[in-house]
Amino acid sequence: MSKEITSRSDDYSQWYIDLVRKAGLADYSAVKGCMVIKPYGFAIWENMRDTLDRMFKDTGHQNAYFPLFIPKSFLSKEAAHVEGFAKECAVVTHYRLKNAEDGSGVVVDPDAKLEEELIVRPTSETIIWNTYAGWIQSYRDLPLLINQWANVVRWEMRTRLFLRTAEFLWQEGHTAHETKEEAVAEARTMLDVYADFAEHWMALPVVKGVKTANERFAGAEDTYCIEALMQDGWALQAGTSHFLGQNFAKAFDVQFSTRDNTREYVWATSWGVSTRLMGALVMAHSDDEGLVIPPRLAPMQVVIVPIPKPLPELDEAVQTIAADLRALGIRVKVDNDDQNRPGYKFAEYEKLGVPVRLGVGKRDLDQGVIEVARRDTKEKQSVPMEGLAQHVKQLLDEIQQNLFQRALAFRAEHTTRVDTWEEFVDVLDNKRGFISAHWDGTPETEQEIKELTKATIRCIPLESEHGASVEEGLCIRTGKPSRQRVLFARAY
RNA sequence: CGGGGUGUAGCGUAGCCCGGUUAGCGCGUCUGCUUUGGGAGCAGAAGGUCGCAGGUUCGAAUCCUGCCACCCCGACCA
Repeated sequence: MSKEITSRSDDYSQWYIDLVRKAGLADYSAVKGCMVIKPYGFAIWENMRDTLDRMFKDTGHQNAYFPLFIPKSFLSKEAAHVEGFAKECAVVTHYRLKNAEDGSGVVVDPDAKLEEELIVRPTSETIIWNTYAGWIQSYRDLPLLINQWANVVRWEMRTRLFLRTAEFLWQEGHTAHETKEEAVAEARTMLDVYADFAEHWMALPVVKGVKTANERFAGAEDTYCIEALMQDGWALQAGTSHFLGQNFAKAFDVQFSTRDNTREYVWATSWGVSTRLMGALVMAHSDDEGLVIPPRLAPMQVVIVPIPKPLPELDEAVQTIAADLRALGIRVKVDNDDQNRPGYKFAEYEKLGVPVRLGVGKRDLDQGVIEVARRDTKEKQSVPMEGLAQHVKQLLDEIQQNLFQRALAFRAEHTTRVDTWEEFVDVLDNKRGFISAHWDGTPETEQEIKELTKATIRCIPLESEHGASVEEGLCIRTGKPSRQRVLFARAY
């Protein structure tokens, strides 16, 4: 048990906060609702970002950058969009400060009032579609496949480190297409990219699905999403990909000449994942000792802790091991710090979630072995020095797999099919997790269930998904007919 | 914005109800020595506008008033 981290069973929420702070991922800042991402946390985010960026480029996208500020008028061009975001925007009204006359500091200069206020972007559809209007004239300009890495601001009333902060980092893809079919395919492709990343890099099983009208992105025709389950049985939306139809093209008048020499509005998508994924990563795998980071995203995949008895050949042995591992592309840290004792270091690296720890001392060298400790299961074994690097490489793969399988098993265990209201409420309160149930398809019933239980429909699983159940049934709330089970849960 | 709570050293806290010497303790930090295979031991040291402002009093961390900040519960959300 860690000395400084609240246990999950005592207080899951506090465990999460302790972990994020004590493992050096992030900290509160002087600005309410905004956090500081610390170097170790940012290193993990960089690994996520770099991996996703490569995946975007492999699917034909390019990066660009659009302004932080959006003219206020842009936000009112798409009706549903403004409805969804207006309430939580930060607004810039002035461009200058001046010294207060009473010497008390600086005050806003009333003479520097902006003619039109600027909105700090909560998302960039509007400024981007305003720009696209100038870039797209012909079908030859399509498709336009662009992504940007940026920060956005949503003035949330209640925030939680990584999961919901006023400012957060994300990527937002914005694409324009000739046809509806092509745009839908793009939205689905990016959903697949997100699911691939979540499962193969974050070791996080996700359900691919589509949002109900209530949960849909403001301005979208369809919102596809990946939904994950956290260890406390709450769901977390890990990424979204929207088919925007022609809504933004019409709002910003983006028409193109077609192959048939007619004029048509372009079809659009947008898709994004954010630093919220950091929260998902923590809550999916970590334990009471600290973080557990999947090897593929770990800033340090292996740490070597020498046991410092007076032993001249120890340093040479450690350097050889490190070099062998690095030759296989493994990220290695050698901890030669002599201020702390090995026991302290063991606990520290467990807190940081380093997947594999190697202990090397006189005892090992005498026998030609190394002590190999894995973070996920906390197992330790002595491995012959000969072939160690290969062994560690395989072990990293095994840990990556194990984390995924463990999370998958947890999700399977916490996904319950229910057919009655009583059962629904009981599972929600006592077992938690995903609930697969019939729903009559109306926003009113969905809303009613939300008000009664705080559970929302996380998604309607895609037909290709294991969680999907296309079958006749009766709504658990109203008893009206239903054609497919949907996935309910309480969500972050 | 409504309801509840908390502000004391870098962190965590005792003291407050019932005012009275130099505000105590743990962790951390610094120095030295000894240690080093699961969060080391001993010795010494530094570190405080008791959230801010005002009031009551001979005397305020403690009582009163106002303000500020943060946390928790709601409404809102990637």
